[in-house]
Amino acid sequence: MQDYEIIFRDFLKQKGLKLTFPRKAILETIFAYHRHFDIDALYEVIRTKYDNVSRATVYRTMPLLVESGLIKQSLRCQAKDNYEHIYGHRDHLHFICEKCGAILEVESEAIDNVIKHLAEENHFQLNIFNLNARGICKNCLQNREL
Amino acid sequence: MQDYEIIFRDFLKQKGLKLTFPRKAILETIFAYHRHFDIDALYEVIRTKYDNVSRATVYRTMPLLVESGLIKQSLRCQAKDNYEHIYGHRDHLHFICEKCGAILEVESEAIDNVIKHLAEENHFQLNIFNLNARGICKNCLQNREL
DNA sequence: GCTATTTTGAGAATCATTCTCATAATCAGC
DNA sequence: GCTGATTATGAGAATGATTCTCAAAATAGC
Repeated sequence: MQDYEIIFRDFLKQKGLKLTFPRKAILETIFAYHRHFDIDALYEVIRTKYDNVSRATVYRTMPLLVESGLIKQSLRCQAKDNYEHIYGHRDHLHFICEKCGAILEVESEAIDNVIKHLAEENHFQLNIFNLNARGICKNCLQNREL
Repeated sequence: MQDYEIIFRDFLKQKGLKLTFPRKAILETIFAYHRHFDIDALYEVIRTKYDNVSRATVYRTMPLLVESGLIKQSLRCQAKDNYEHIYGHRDHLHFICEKCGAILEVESEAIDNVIKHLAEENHFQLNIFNLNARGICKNCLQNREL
């Protein structure tokens, strides 16, 4: 059993809930994928591998996964909530191109530290943060010059 | 005429659009208010002051205001997009309490600088950023101890 | 195996947001 | 201040992501 499965199972047990087949299928599918995703895309992938996992169950499982600390809600894109792993991934920020929609992921210890520091200053117990920056990406800047 | 009105008028003119009465009403209402807001709340306030400004027009005007640089989309709260001023306000980040929903706004030059630096490093032309941190606020931490 | 509880799938319901379209306001040029 | 071309508007319908409902199925503890 994978680490994340153990984490999720323990989290569920502690809440009196069960690691059922659909929940396992959702978890596996999410951790087999390594970028942010929206629920509809996730649902489509799940359908190709497992029968009879309903969209409703996928929607229902997401908050549990978030609460367990395995994933987090990240950016919102095309009117859809996107999620991404936390477990096994460092915190990172997103540079989102307003021209082409490209999303660049950047890790930065400096940001981590500044935010932690600010949280402490404000007596805030930091759990997770999201940093999304918008602008124009390198490619679009270059193409514009043509 | 207020600065923001001039900015908006010029922006619209440059796009061949007009600063109409409903657009002016929306702009005034937004700048009379000094925190982030969602469109429904905005619409309700507008209704108390002006007749005949439709919800559709409010929705239609928001992207224009964003594009003009006067406001930006900030956090998403209770399934609603929230907006906030940019004009006349420093960039700031949000500490959102997962217990009570309180939102603490914090300004930080350090964050600004780190992000600018990272953008440069990645040849990304930074336009605007949103930083939302989640956790437990000071009050809820204290109350928990009781 | 039995029972109480938790889950589930399917589709209906909700609700923020966007679209449609016929009518109204606007501006430039006269 | 009128005219025509263009842009805006309000009202309500349409869309689409997300949530809810409910009867049936899986589960864990006994």
